Amino acid sequence: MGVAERREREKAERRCCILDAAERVFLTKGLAAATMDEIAHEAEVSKGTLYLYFKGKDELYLTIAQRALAEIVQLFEDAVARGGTGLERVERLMRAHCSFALEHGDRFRIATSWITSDYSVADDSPGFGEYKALAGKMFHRAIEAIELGKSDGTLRPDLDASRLAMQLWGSTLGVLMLKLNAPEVARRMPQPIDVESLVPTFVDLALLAIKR
Amino acid sequence: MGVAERREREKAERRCCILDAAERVFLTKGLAAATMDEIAHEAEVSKGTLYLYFKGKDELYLTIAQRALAEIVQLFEDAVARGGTGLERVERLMRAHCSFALEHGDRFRIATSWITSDYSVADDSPGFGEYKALAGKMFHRAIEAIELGKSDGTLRPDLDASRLAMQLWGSTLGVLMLKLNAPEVARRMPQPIDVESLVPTFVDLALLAIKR
Amino acid sequence: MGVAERREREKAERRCCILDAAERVFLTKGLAAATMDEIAHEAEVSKGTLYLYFKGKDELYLTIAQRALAEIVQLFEDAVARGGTGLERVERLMRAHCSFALEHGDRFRIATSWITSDYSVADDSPGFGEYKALAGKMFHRAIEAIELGKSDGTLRPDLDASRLAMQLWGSTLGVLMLKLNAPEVARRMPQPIDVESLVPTFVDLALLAIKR
Amino acid sequence: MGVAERREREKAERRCCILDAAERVFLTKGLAAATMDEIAHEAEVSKGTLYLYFKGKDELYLTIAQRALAEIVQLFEDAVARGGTGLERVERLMRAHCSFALEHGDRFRIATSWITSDYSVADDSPGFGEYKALAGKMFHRAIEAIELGKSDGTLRPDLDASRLAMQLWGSTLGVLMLKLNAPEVARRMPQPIDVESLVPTFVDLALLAIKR
DNA sequence: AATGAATGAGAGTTCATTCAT
DNA sequence: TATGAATGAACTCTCATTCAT
Repeated sequence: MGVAERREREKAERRCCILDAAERVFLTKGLAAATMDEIAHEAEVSKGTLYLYFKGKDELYLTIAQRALAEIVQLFEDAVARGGTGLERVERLMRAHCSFALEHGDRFRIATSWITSDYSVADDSPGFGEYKALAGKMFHRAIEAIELGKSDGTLRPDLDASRLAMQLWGSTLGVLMLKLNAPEVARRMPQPIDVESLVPTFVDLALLAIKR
Repeated sequence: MGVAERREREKAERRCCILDAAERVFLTKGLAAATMDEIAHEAEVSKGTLYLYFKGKDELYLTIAQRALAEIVQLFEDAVARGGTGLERVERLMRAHCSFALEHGDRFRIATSWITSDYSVADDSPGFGEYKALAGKMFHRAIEAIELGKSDGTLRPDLDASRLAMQLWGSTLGVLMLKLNAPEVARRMPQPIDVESLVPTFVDLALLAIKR
Repeated sequence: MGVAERREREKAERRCCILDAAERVFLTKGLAAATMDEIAHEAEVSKGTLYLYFKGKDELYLTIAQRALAEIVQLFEDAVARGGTGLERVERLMRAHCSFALEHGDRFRIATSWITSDYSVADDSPGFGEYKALAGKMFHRAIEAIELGKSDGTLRPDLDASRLAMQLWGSTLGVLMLKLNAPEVARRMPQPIDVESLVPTFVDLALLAIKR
Repeated sequence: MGVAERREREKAERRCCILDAAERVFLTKGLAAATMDEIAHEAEVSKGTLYLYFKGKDELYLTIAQRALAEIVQLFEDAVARGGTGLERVERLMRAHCSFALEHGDRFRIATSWITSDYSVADDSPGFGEYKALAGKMFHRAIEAIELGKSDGTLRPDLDASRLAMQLWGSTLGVLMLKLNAPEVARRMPQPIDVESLVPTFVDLALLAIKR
């Protein structure tokens, strides 16, 4: 213990600082417009140091997206851990998803950008293992909640739990994206839409579709 | 009229050819990797001519995205025009949406890219007016279908038609994106998911939520 | 004729200007230290233009080396074309080689650098074909001169013409390099050497070895 | 003596290890592509340590070239020390030169790279003194052999010994380089050349030129 | 003496855009 | 109107060297 340990800790901290800085830049400028120069400047390190910690811009971006998603996943974990009927748990999951997205729009965007873009993380990328485990756990909790709902009579018994989890996730994602891009959506629509109620009532609707 | 008209027509045709070429390149290479050089070559015009018809790469891309979306919008128009009960019309709309997306994944991606990215079309951009009219018409048809369903007793009477149209659109979009990115999604999930049934049963589910 | 032709000619001229500039830079700074920035500046064009005419630094270098060698080859051609006995022709060839090297040391260095370095030209590189043809012609002239000498009795009849041409070329090259690097050589030697007579008496010696 | 001496010895050993490692890297990757990182890794020391023993990459390279040349010089020394007539000694020297080059092509290349490139060793560089002494001794042996040949009647009496030594060395060098780059040479030649006999018969030829 | 994290200047290359013809 | 040669700023990434520990 001592020197080696401290070194290790400092390295981890530095890595984290760089990620924070990069996240700020990506959030502000967008993926394409963000430059390594600017990230280095924001992180208050030299450009070379960036490449000491990350293979390149892509790895930097991917790591951030992953970290953000892991954060969301963790929120889900917490949300579902509080017990209740199956229906209650599913609702809590969805509401948690939505409130995170509405509160941290930019971070949510980064976290879900992989769904739209063609970027691809390497399977052996550091952290991808943990991320997968986390995602798996979350997914498992959702399935458990649905299964619970099927047996405690709060959800329809004919639902395929794993597929439903996917569908709830995807559809919520879509509605959230619309909401996050409300101005652009509105510009394309001839009549104004009440964007405020869009997300909450969507959750109501979804629950209606699955509850017994 | 004669010369001037012909000129006008030729110009419109040329513009269209360029868009077609650009679309092919964007589809093949992706937004970032596509170069003006390649687009010019594919369109069989000089690079300078590109700038005679479009302000720049962005406008080119945006116009394509718009055109693709207008195409989809048109499909919806057709789908809904065939009569039936409100519920039947809504279903037809959703199925049309899905089958287009599943058949023309790439074009669908381009058409919906504006929802995710930060690109923004100028209000006075040529074609944006027509696009808006089309989108409005389609949206109107969806609302009409829902209203019809409410009065013919096939849909729940307490639904807000305009909001629901939005929610159905968004949620379908989300599920479709998941489906189009199935490989990446699967890589992040601990257990395999039946992606084939994902979309069709989602539509079933949605209809269930709204039908009386 | 007219515009297109002029364009073509201007392009060729520009290409040549860039090569000249690059040659100056390579000569001054050396292969590794020469930068594209400096070459562009020397050629009074933008860096981008460099890449319009050459694929990259390597192609630039290779083209120069090739052009310089072609120049030497042409000298050989001239030298041998003036007739005389076989021995006389061989001597003229060798003396031409040497005087070019002694007069244009830097250019000679570039032209022969490929013999030492690991750079390699692509077979289909533009100009490589002509270069090969030229080299072949020169080599052929040397062989002819030797064969002539064998039959006119001025050279030993037991010599393998093609091999001898190679050996004469290589050995002359080596002595010339020593001469061109005389200062470095002298630094390594304990006693001073008369570098002036090195090359001419080498040719005498070589002729002695092959003449009847 | 004791501690200080051991320290000194260890330092010399470490220096040597670094050189060995660097040589391996230079041989494998080439001068330009070799990085200090890789050399440090190969030598199993830190990058900082490299700079403790050598001023920089150039000094490292130069030292290696020097050491390799010293090795060759030593071989010559041995070769010439075995007695015989002047002619025999000269022949033995040349054959030794050639067989080393043909057996250790890469090392020979490094050793002779100073002749082509612009790199220059500092006069006060450690080891340069010994190297010079060695080179001088070798050169002296060659001169002695030639002088011996002149007096024992095996060589022509009109030769300038010191100049001839230089010429033999240079010309052999040139032929060897051609042979070591045979593939590149062949690519430039219109007809195939028998590279195998190139070097041995060159020595025969050279001896013919100088023997009585 | 030894380390190795940090540096930062600078490399080669790309490409959206302009403009003289 | 159409061209395409020219531009040059901006990009990502490398690596010899330094220096606090």
